[in-house]
Amino acid sequence: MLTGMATSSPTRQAHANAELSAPAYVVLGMVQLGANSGYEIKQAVEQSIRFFWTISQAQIYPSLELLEQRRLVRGRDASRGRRQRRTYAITRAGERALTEWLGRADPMPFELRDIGLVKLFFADALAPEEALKLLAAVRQRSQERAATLRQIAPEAREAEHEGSAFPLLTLEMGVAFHDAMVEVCERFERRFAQAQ
Amino acid sequence: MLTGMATSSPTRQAHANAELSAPAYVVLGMVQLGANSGYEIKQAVEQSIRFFWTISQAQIYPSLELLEQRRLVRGRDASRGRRQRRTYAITRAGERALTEWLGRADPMPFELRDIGLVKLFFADALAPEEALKLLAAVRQRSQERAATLRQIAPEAREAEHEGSAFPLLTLEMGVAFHDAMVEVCERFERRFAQAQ
DNA sequence: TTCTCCATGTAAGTAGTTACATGATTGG
DNA sequence: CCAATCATGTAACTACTTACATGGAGAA
Repeated sequence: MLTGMATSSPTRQAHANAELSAPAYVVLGMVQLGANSGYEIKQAVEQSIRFFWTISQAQIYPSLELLEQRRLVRGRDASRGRRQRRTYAITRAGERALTEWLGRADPMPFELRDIGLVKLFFADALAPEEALKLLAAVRQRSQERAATLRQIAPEAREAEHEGSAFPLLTLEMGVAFHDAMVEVCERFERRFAQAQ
Repeated sequence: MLTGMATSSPTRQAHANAELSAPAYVVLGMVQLGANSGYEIKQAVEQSIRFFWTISQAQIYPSLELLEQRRLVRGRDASRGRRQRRTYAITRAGERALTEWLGRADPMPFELRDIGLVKLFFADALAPEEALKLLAAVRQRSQERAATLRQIAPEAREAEHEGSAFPLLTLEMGVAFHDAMVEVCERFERRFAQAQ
């Protein structure tokens, strides 16, 4: 399971050839998909992968700088008048680095951090009505999330016809597992109602 | 105690009545469920909620100290000979604080951070065989996770008969959504195989 | 004019981890 | 006696966020 990793103790980003961090690859990936500026990258993340990955603006700009230093993206000034702006395009080396990372079989931890489920776990401490309320709240949250995702689906389906099949996959993944959570909630809500 | 100065913004935990952090409530919850020592709390987390919440040992001991200061748990020395040990029990005030938190209708962000899905999102950049490998890896990961969870299920079902129904719910939640992810992966793997 | 969007930069702070240090007890 | 487990404490670090600062451009 856990990889032995390399010989040394490589502090991340310690030197020029150190492994890029996951957020840096995310930025690289977004540039590859056509996001030009830091601002656009932030928007692209919010519109597409925010469901399973977030990144703050404060991370994006330093990442772009690093990627440019390594020549994985090429940056150019695109200021209009006095309004500062810098656009980026992926390089050959950048494409190689991205696909190498995508193909690499390293551990992919599934990191979920959900207060909702934590609360449910402890919910035996609650009075039945209160527990039912909590259950309903968790169900609603997933219903809303699934509904939001379904709204974006047409866009993703269009993209599929233009050769981008995987964004639709990740979107359907989100829909599927929120639907699954809703089902489990409903099952328990029924059980619970009967028990009363 | 701590300065802060009444004027400024309330940094978390700045004074005695500041809101507890989520990890502190998790520790409190585990004490309520019968985990006695810091060590046992860590184990309980690993055995029960690690799929949607983790906590490091280094966080637990300071949390216990804080909870004791606030009289939400009562600590007593339980050293055996020279081996230091401190056990904790929840107080009335602690139980109230816990149920108040559980019942509170505050936002419950669903925080997922998954490199696997990120890689899939970008997978159109890969050659078809490579993309299929990635898809299979993500599928396997969920299959393994679901299998592990099913192994723990009998335990949770026993607990259910003893009045703890909710741990089973959260466990079934985990099974359900990993099963859902597996299904989506399989659907796309078939589609993909046909397209070749 | 004023609001919203475009666009970047950065200081300060929060939340959390890893890794190390210490040492007792139990079971084979 | 040796390995595994029990048990706590903490310094150093990483990763990341929030909040603030700055200002142009376009639209109403």
